[in-house]
This record gives sequence, C-alpha cells and structure tokens, in this order.
Amino acid sequence: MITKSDRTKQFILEKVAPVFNKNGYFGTSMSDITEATGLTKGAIYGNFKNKEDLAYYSFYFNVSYVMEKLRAITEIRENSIHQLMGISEFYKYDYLAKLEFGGCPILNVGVDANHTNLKLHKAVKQVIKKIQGSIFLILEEGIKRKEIKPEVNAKEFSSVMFSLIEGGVFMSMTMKDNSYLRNMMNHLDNVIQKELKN
Amino acid sequence: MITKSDRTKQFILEKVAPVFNKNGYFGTSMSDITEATGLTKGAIYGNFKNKEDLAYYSFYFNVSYVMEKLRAITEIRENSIHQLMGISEFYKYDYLAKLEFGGCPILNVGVDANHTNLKLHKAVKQVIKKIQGSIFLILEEGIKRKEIKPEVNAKEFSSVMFSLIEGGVFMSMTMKDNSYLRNMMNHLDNVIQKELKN
DNA sequence: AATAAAATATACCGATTGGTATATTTTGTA
DNA sequence: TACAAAATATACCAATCGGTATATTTTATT
Repeated sequence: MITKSDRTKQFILEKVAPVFNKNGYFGTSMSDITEATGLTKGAIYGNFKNKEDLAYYSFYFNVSYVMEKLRAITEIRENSIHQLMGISEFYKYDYLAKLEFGGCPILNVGVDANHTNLKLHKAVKQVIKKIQGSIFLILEEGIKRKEIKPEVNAKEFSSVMFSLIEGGVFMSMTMKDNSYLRNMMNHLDNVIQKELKN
Repeated sequence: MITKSDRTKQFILEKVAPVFNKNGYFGTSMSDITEATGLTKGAIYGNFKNKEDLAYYSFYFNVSYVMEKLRAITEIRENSIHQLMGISEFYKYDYLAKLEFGGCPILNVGVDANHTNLKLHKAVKQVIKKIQGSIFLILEEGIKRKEIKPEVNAKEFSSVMFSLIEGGVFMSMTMKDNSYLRNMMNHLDNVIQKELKN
C-alpha cells in the first residue's frame, strides 16, 4: 500500500534532487531544501534520516531517468549497432534538452563526492559500472551475432564510449554550448561505423 | 622587488590550492585553510580579500601547471602531429601521476562552480577557450604545412580532442582507475594517425 | 464523530560558518 | 638599536549550519 509518507518522500525528492544536482552536497543547505519543498525541517527529517541520506536518494532519483531511457533504447532494438547508435542519439538530442535540470548526476556527484563523501562516491561508481556493463554486453552480443568485428575489445570500447559521453556532457555543461556533446556523439557514430561494424 | 607578502601569498596558495581542488568551494572552510597553512585568519585575510578570491587564485595556481606543460610540449616540437601526440602522451603518462593532487582543476571547478559561483565559472570557461584555442592553432598550422589532411575541421576536432581528455580524466578520477584515461589517449592517438595525418 | 497513529510544524540546540577590529609580533631601514 | 611599517595573531561578531525534542495538525480506522 502506498502511504502518505511515500508520496511525500517522492515529492521531496522531485523538488530537492535538482537542487543537489546543481549545487552539490555542501552547496545545498537544509534551508535550501525546506525552501525548495515548502516544507519544514520536521517534515524533511521525518522522511529522511539526514542530509546525506537525502543526497543519496536524490542521486538515484536523478540517475533513474537516464537508466530508464537507456534500458528502453536497448530493449526496443535487436541489432547491437542500432542499440549503440540509439544511445548516441539519445545523448545527442534528448539529453541536451534535459541539461537545464542541472546536468549529468553521474558527472556532478562523481566530481563533487570524490574526496568528500564516500557513500555517494561508491554509489556513483556502482552506477557507472552498471551502465558500462550494459554497453559491454551489447558489444559482446554484437560480436557473437557477427554484427560487430570479432577483433573489437569490448571492455576497452565500453570504457571509451562511456568516457566519450561524459566528456561531451562536461564540456557542453561547462561551456553552455551543445555543440561539444553533439560533436562527441558524431565522433562516436563515426567510430561505430568504421571501427565496430562488421 | 619580491616582498614577504608575495612569498606568503605563494605559500598559502601552495597549501590551499590542492584543498580547494579536492573538496570544492563549499567543501573547503576557512578552518580547513588555516589548518592546511598553519597560519591564522589574520594572515589569510591580510593576503587575500576573501574566500572567493582565494579560491579564484587557487584555481589559476592549479591550472598553471598544466598550462605550462602544454606550452612546453608544443614549443619543443615543430611538427603538428608530434605536438598533438605529445599532448596525448602527457595525459597518458605524466598526468596520471599527478592525480593524487586532486585531479583536473578544470573538471573540478567546471562542475563545482557551474551553478554556484559565476566568477570561478567564467575563469574555467576562459581557460578552456585558451587551451582549445592552442589545439586549434596547432591543427590550422598542420593543415597549412600539409602535415594534416586539408578536409579536417579544426574547430570540431579541437572540441572533440579536449572533450576526450576531460572525459578520460573524469572517468579515471572517479573510478580510481588509470586505464580509462589511457584508453582514451590511445583512442586519440589512433584517430590522429587515421583521420588526421596526411 | 471519536480516537490513535502518523505526519508535519515550531522552537530550540551547540557548533561552525565567513569575516573583522584590534592587539601583537616581525620585518626592513636608518 | 631605535623605529615605523608591514605582517600576523587574537578575540570576537552575527548568521547560518545540521540536527532534535516536542507540540500541533492531519490522516486513516472504527
């Protein structure tokens, strides 16, 4: 059964997650949080253990959008090349529109939490492993199905592909210029066609 | 003439710049700063206007190392391909050893200051423009000297090359795994050889 | 409608924040 | 070595920090 508390928790995350994504952990204060939600500390601390807990769930709230999109993209297509191109397409078109939301939570929390918050840093690492793992599986399946050249190093390519995405996102976010991410995804498309495709 | 104040300013930056680089602007407190330097607030505020000012100069202190290295690399070589490969080499070997220092200040401040500190954010953008501009010039010169294919889009390639670097740095920093940046620089080398070289 | 439980608001806590006025020490110069 | 100036230390400020105990309100059940 869905309780009032469940709905409030969700409401708080909706309001607070973008704030954490933009301002980071230390850059977000409890007053920012009460302000963003219109609720008081009593309500916040009634639903979340503490600030760290709230930041933790905010990160997963933020990241869930991308995870779901990627899952849908890879599910809908059967050809591995199309799956990879679909991911590129997502970042090239859909994702840029979402940047107002505060950018990539993986990038933001990855940098923000690196030397300051072990729990958040572990969470980011786990998410990266998961996404990179999905790309790796697409590649391995593609090789099996002869869609991808057999000599391709799937581990290495998944590493490069994810790094390409985050590099483009970082540059576009920082420079407030979509062309960086677009250029990177065009570059990725080119690599997929020339180096990967059988 | 070099005053006592100049030396103290430099000393403070040496001690404080890595702290800002690791913990970010809000993650670094004035007590962190007095602790890192062994000086008191009186000394700090006697040499820097405020915390923002200190963070600002810390960023340039951090970034100056990379800027100087890149300048030296491009100065020592005359062939454009060698210059680009030199940059890749620097990130592949020298830079990884420096990551204990807190990682790339451009990446860190780029993410950290994006929605929270306009002055720092502007500073990062300026530095990115400068470095990307240097790469752009290398490419244009290379095309002129027929070392690089004439159809190469210098603007686009400089954008991709810098994004590649930052993407690799981010992933290696976050995952505490040098192979990400190494893979990215190997990828860059490959692109230079296959797509760029005349 | 009465009531117990769950959820939220209020009022407060000690600690720490960035910053400053002033006292003290260190420095370079005569 | 006396002295002025520069540099640093001390002691303090109001404001805000994250967090909590308790009072009040809202919710769901009978």
